[in-house]
Amino acid sequence: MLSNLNPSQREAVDCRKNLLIVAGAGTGKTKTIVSKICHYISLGIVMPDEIIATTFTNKATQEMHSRIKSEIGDDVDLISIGTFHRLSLKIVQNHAKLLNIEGCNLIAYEDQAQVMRKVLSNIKNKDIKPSHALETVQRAKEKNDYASLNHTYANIAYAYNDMLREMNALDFADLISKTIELWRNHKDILDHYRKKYKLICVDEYQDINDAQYEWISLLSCDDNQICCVGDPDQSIYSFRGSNMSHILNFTRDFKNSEKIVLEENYRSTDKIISNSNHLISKNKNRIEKFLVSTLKSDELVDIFVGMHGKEEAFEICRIIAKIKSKEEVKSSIALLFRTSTNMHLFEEALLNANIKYSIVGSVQFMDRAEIKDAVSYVRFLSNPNDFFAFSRMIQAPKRGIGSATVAKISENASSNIEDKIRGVLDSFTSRTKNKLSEFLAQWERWRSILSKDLSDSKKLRKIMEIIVNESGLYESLESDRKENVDKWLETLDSFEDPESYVNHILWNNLKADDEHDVKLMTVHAAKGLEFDYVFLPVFEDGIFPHSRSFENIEEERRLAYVALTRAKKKLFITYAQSRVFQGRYMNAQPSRFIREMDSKSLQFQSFKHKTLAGKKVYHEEFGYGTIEESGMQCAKVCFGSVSKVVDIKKLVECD
DNA sequence: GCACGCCGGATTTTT
DNA sequence: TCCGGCGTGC
Repeated sequence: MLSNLNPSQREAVDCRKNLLIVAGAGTGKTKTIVSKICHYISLGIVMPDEIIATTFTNKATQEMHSRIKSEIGDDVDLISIGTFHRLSLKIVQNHAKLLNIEGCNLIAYEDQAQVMRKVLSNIKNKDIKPSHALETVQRAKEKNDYASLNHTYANIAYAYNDMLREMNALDFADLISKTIELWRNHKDILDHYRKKYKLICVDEYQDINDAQYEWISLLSCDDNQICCVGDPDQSIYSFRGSNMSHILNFTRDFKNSEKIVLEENYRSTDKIISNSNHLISKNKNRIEKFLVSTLKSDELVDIFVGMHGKEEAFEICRIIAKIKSKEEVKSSIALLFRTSTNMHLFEEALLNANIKYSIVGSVQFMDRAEIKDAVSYVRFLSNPNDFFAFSRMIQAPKRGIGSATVAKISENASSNIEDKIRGVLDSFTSRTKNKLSEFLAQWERWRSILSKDLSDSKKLRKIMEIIVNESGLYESLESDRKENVDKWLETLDSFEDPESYVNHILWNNLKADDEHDVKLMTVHAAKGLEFDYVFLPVFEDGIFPHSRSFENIEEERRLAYVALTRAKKKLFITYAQSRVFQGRYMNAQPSRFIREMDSKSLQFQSFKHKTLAGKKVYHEEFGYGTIEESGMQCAKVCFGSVSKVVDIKKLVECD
């Protein structure tokens, strides 16, 4: 196992102190941590159940789990691997009584916003947006620090927490803070966990927040070992509470500790790495390191300039088609964006060019209104106390029961919603009363079908097909929305009951895409991934770096660094001189980051193919002009005293 | 209760 | 330009 490690990786595996592994992009970070865990187990230094390992996402959990499994087999299941939240959930559940928590109902993200909306309307505050309030409160909860809030927000935070408590619900941040509360107030329980876990591993240490730091600090003691892995140059989540000062201060924070830096990159060519090094070296707040690529290549990093965004998209498609037409059908190709709103244009172009693509990340499918509606039925089947699910479901499709009726129902004290309805039934007008009774009867019938087919492995799908039709939801939708619901029904096949499905969507993102598809995603979503060919479109100042982050330029630079280091074979950076932005034409400037790259590894290209420069043309709107530059789609034309970039199809040639 | 139209805003988002 | 929230009027 150790034979295919390089010297620094091996040193990290052999180190018996508290350890920080600073692992640059593509330096075998996961390999090292997995080797360390397996090595410890094989030497008998720790038993599998004496290890706790935290990851950043559920996907990363699966990845670590499967890599350890391939080394040590089923013993992997004895190791506590998971995200902070999932591990905390287990701990909180184990000590629910002590924490005064009845059941541990996790609240879904969109319901948090709903709660916040209610809080704000209760205190009659119309100036603060719910999303903003939620963000602020969330940050404070993640820091475990309400003192940083001003008076108004502190009140909002307390009211929000009160309402969650009333609902018997926990949000994600609560999972962490409840665990901390437990450990702080009950030394015996903390000691139990400190003794239990001899080795604590933390992945993505550069992106932990203050609460998570406290969680780790409490668990770490003289009798156990902590091993954190991360890369301060890839800290890109400060907007949601990540605090990279923890990784910078590691050796100060943890006694008897060491730092090992991995700098040998096995992913990208030397040109890509030298470019990335150049860029990131402009940051001041970092741990100095210099990646060295093990792959020599003559291929430079290409920078393409388009006249217009449309041309940029069109030309990227041409390059992709060219790559695919060579023997490289199996190559992985990705377009990485600073903002997801920029993807549209490129989606369209890929569609036109007949290139298969998929959008990765943001749960767009699950975010669609009709899917949320359908899911709300499953949620209500799974939890008869889930008021949010109920209130969404009862109003989709429209049944003549609206928000006023729902609000009245919510006031009934009973926690079971069917009881709630029955309790207030008589206070409604006969019209509403009839509609509600009708619904109750229908719901009881659906529930009984569900409990009848105990042995059917596809019963969730079956019952949802019945519900979607009988409720009238399906009928109420337009045809493309119907198709979405059809697709969604297919995804239910692998679930037996509503509970397992609800559990699944809470912890996993549904993603099914072809691995040969061209991938479109944000740079954030691409963290941890790698592709043979990477395109960075819309590499323009104001977009990347984003104008709203100019004051946090180092994080933008890290984000660009993450983007650059995703590429294995070849990197294309593209931008356009003008594009439609928020509904209007804008002139664009290339990203300042291009100037910060290694000019020796860069190659400036142009999309111009056949030049029409000098030709006299006529344009419907702007009149007569002379072409200055031309591309495949657009041309820069001088009309009198002004130059404009226009669609080539709109030009008529004249003599 | 609900449809419709106006207005404002438009970075990144997992757990 | 496009989407979602909110207010109005039936």
